[in-house]
Amino acid sequence: MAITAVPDTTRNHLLAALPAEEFARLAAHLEPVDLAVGDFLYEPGGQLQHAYFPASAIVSMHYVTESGASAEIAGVGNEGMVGISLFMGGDTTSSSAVVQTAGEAYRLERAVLKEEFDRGGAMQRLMLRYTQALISQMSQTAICNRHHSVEQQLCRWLLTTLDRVPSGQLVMTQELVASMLGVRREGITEAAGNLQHAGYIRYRRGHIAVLGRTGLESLACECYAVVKKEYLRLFAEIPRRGVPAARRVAIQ
Amino acid sequence: MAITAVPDTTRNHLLAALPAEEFARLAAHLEPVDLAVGDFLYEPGGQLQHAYFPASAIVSMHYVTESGASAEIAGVGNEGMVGISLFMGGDTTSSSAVVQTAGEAYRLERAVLKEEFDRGGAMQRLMLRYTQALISQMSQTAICNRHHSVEQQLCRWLLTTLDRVPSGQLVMTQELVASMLGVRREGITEAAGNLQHAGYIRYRRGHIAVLGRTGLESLACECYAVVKKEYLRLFAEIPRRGVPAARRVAIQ
DNA sequence: CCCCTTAAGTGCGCTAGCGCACCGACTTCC
DNA sequence: GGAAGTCGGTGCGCTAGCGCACTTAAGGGG
Repeated sequence: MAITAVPDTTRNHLLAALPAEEFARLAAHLEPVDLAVGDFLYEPGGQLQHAYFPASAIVSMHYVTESGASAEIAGVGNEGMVGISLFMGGDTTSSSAVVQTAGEAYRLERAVLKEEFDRGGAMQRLMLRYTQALISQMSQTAICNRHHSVEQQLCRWLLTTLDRVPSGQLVMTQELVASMLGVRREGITEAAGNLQHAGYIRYRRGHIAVLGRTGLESLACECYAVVKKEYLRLFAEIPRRGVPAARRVAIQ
Repeated sequence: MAITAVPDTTRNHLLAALPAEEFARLAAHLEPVDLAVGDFLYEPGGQLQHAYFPASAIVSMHYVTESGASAEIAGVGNEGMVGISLFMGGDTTSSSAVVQTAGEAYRLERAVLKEEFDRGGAMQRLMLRYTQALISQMSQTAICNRHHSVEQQLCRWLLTTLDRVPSGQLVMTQELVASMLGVRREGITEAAGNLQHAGYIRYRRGHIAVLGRTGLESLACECYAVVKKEYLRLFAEIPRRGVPAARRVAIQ
């Protein structure tokens, strides 16, 4: 992790949604950090020291079972934050947070976050709303794991990742995707092969390019749309600071 | 739903954990209700009007997919509450809440709950802590759905239900259990048959009696213990109002 | 430029769980 | 006490996904 040069905190939607007054109190404490793939922001049971607000990075809340099997519980990109247990209580979780896509994030010290949260103002309402969105994402993951095929889940996963990576160029091995979905690497090879055949994606050694978003949408299970709709609903009326009104529409 | 006769709000652990001052403000608004199996406390997208604090009832947060498949996302008994989205924001969820075991509960009107929550005192901290516990339950469900066998999941489910039904006599058809776990009824028949063979349970037409708790624990996946440990951790230092100190130990 | 690491492709046997169809047996209600 | 409805048991073929072993090929570093 290294300090980045030119911070633009509004790249994170939550930070951007803070009213000017709340933001002003936090701004000085927001520390830009570079996150590399594989970095652990926290490990199960460990004491959390910071909350992270991704700008371009993507972080995965990940669980590893006793037998070594793993799966993603939820993903966090520029729409959210890592470390809700800091204000929810308990300070730790039984899952870990791993960086899934390298990039920048802003971090905030535990005490600073807690203090602002406990003021009970707009920041608290925003964090709780985000937590609610996260809950619905996790619920849907539970359902998806139960009922949907690897191919459907891969499409869902590509689409959510795409929402966090505007370029559509994902840096990502099949092995990593498999560990996120909690399936075999070979299963991803097969599903991704199908998608490439259909012309929806193209990939090579650790890179996936999305060519046909709508194609993926047609193959994905309902889970993608359900979660996205819930995020939009929960954040519909919340304005973004520092973004001209005209651009707002294009962003969401 | 009908009004019950003799209310004892301390049967619900959350209500029992409220400090006297907070509880006093809510007591007059707590309305005892009888819940029957199959009652919907809320349906996806519907506006929630009350929060429910189960005493002897068990409620299931349940999701039904477009294709009609279903699964439980989390269960709520006397250790918790139904309706967190009232204070988290958004007021609704994409899942429904169905009564899974008949019994009593106390309900609180939306506005009363919100007002007390927004005071930012002990009640808020308690609700948030509970939400955190619920989140870890949901996470574990996601993992469990991905990696564990029907038999393991059945054991897990029986154990958590048992924690909410002290008698160990569950009123429950295999069909219902199957819909909770999101598997076929026949799958439950087989797994339950094994458990009965092993002498851990005995059942007949809509009734399941647990005979060997430790047996179930040995067959269950880690998920049961992980979630239970997390609940205990989060509520360890929170005392229970109206319960003699001596009894406290036995309860947890 | 070559080598070595690591990503991706393939094949194969196996099994858990699904979908479906049907039976038997218990319960409730007329 | 018979009829109807519900709950549980069983059999059978099917398939998605697993585990494992091995090959092919990309691409980065010495």
